Amino acid sequence: MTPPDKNTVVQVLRNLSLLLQLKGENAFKVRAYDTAADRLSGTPQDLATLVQEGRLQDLPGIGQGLAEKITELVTTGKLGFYEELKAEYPPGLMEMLQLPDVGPKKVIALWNELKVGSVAELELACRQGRVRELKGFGAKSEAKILEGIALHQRAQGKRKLLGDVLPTVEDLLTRLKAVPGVVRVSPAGSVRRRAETVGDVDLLASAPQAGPVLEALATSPGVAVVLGKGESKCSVRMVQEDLQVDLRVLPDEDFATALHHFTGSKAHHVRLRGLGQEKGLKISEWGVHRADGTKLPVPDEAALYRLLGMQYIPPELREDSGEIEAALEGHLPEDLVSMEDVLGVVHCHSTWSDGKHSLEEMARAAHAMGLQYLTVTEHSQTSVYAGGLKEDDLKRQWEEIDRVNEALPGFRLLKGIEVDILETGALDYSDHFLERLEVVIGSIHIRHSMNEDQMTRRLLNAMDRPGLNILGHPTGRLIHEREPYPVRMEEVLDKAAERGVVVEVNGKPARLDLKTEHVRQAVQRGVKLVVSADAHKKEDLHHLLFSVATARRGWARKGDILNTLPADRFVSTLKALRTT
DNA sequence: GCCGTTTTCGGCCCGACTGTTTTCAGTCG
Repeated sequence: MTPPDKNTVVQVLRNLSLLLQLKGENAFKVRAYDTAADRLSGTPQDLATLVQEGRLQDLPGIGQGLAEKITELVTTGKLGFYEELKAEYPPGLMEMLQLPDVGPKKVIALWNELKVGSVAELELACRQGRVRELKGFGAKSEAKILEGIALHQRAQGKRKLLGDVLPTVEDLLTRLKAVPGVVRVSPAGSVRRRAETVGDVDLLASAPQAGPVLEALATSPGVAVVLGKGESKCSVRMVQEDLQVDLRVLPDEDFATALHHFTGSKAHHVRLRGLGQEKGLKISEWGVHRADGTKLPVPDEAALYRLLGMQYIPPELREDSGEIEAALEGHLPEDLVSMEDVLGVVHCHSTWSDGKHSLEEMARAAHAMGLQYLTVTEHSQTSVYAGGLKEDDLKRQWEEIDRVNEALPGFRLLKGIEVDILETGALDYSDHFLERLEVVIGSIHIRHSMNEDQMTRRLLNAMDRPGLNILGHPTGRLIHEREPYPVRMEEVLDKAAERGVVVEVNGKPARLDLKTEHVRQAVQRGVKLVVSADAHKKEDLHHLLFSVATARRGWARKGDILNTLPADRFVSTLKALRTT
């Protein structure tokens, strides 16, 4: 038996939380399971090791009870408590809980009274008008449930990619900022934390009068339906992506504490409330109060952290994965990489392979973003489907690169390649040829379905090849589309550290590969990284934003990111790092 | 179920909104 991996365990804990809700258990007990799931998925530590060494309880939020359950699950592959609970209810109830406006109480009522045990049965019962007969339900809730079912089926429960959502959010923010009287506007929630996927969007604004701001959202172009509108809140669903957007408007003096509250994460916020309590401070979305009820002024979030005697924690780090302890001790890095630090964009394609824009167009677009260089890294000859280049094609491309560089002073295209890592770990060109290039990214594009041993060996072998500078999108995942291929990332990162291979943090919204946890592991090993766009057209150059966000979430500092160096030093450092 | 310099019991966030109510329950964030 292969022991269940961390994701499976996390999922079981989340399911248990749902089942306990159905059972009508104490809400705090329910929350404890969710907290434990958060904690487990957030820790960079290996689950099997934690279990083996009996150190599960080192994670705050996991006590004796949960440690025993997790241990049982990991060591035996089954958890009796979970199996028993699951058997009490039809499996369809869990899916019903996912519907908007349908919670545990309603699900249980539907099951007990109508024997409705799945989303499909619920839809039928609504259409037959049986739901409105139940106490606490009416015609409106019946209609609302039907709407919710339709939405649920469209969205299939998928969270949206940050990259798909952010442009819509930016548009809305611009619109809200323009409303007369508005003082401050900000996204909150997972968008502000730059999580890789987003459920729905939280926006916050401060203004003396909420009405006009709420109205501005309700009447924004792209709004499909206004879900609700009160005196201080408004919820809408956008046409694009079925995205739900919630806006709250409040007086400016409450903005910072509300922003902090709604930015989360929940786990981070709960910890801070606890710290506040120790200092006799009650922290809520409405402000910071002393025990005697005095309200303390909190002009911005930095002031909030100062009140707690700790460093300011940027939103991207607020996951309760060690940032609170570090900030209390003053050890939180203050030079996390930012967009301003990045001088060149790595990993770009042009019309020479499968890109949409010419070298010159890509160069000018990057220059206009304030960047100093761009690495031209087309596909190599094996990637025929992507217009992969032969050695002779590349030599001709170098002539064009020289011409563009001459025509565009103050900017440099660097001569590179995204070379395929073949099945054995061999590269798609000779070592001799690769050495003539300034930047060599090695990536896997074919044969994804190898087992973990084979895939790990393949990557390790590739890193032994002297011509390789950068390991590209190391796990090959595509969010919602393709699982990462199985690979022992610790071994790969150890090898990168040993061999001086730089690792890519690919910024394409569906990739984000390395992902946050792996970035953190890389940084801990001293592995150098590049932030990249994986751009196939000019517009994709902005993917750098998502790469930088992922790097920040993984605690990467400016010094960890190689393309914060000017072009010459970027290239010379790439080469100098390599050990033979 | 977790946690503890108020430590093994008792607290753990609670307000806004909606719909079904006629004073409140359920859901959400």
